[in-house]
Amino acid sequence: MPPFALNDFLPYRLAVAAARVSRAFERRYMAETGLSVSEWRVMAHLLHEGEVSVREIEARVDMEKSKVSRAASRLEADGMITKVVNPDDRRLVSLSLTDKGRALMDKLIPMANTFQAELKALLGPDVDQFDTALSTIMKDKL
Amino acid sequence: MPPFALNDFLPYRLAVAAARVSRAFERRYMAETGLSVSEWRVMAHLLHEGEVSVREIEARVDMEKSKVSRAASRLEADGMITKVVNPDDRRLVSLSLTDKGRALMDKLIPMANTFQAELKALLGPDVDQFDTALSTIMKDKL
DNA sequence: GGTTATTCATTGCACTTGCAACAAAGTCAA
DNA sequence: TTGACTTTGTTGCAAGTGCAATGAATAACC
Repeated sequence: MPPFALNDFLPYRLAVAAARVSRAFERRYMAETGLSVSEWRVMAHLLHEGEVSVREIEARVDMEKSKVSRAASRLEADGMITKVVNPDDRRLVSLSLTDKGRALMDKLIPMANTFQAELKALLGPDVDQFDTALSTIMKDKL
Repeated sequence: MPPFALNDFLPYRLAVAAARVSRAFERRYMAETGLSVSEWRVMAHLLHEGEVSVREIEARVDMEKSKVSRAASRLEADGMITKVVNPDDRRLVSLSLTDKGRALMDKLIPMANTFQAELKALLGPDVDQFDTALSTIMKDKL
């Protein structure tokens, strides 16, 4: 048994790398908009999908439903989204961006694209297999 | 401007993948030992480095000092480590594994190695460039 | 149709976290 | 030595989190 080195432990390395990237993105862009990562995910999904329920987001954005629910409440309080009970199934809540929310995303999306471009540039030619590996992990049950 | 898809956003993908792996490891192995990820990191570093201060761990294990401090307190309460004031510089606290802590790690390390081996197998040939990419991110300031 | 199950979103609770503030200990220079 | 500054670890506080429990709405079954 070799002496265990945390620094070479793949799950640790992955966690640290993810935290760094996430934090860098948060610091550079979202902080000035007042959004947290959870809120950013909800907003980004709404921008892409239009009107969507909490459970829809839970399933597609890798967040607990309580987390989605609370992020949505904060966003609603800030006027970024609206929450409306779905008349066809009154258990569901339809979330959608307000004009203010859309305006915020209009600013944020270019920043996100810039950030991603920088990250890809940093990784260089490894980026493709890196991305493939992420897909593999995301698809797998583990 | 292309329509922004969160699912293709590299920071998001990285965060989701990391959370999946981390959670899988936690569920499968650490839960039964009662360790959290923070505590696992402290223990693993102590196993590798021997007697070490809080600030040492903070610098080497990517954790805030308050997080390290609290993890250490929990571990001490559980009898896994000891905390002793360093007589040469009484601001420093020397952390080290107890016999009980070492015994726990003797069980946990093989599990960690198994888990890592499974993860590497899952990734297949992409694993090398994946790991390289993680190194690049960890080294970069971002 | 009426009862039982299931689904959806929210909330209470205990816990963790990050940050700033803090006290104690050490360093340094005059 | 004294006094200002720095370093180290802990803690108070506000905020976020996961999980279980809840209430409301719908579906499923006899």
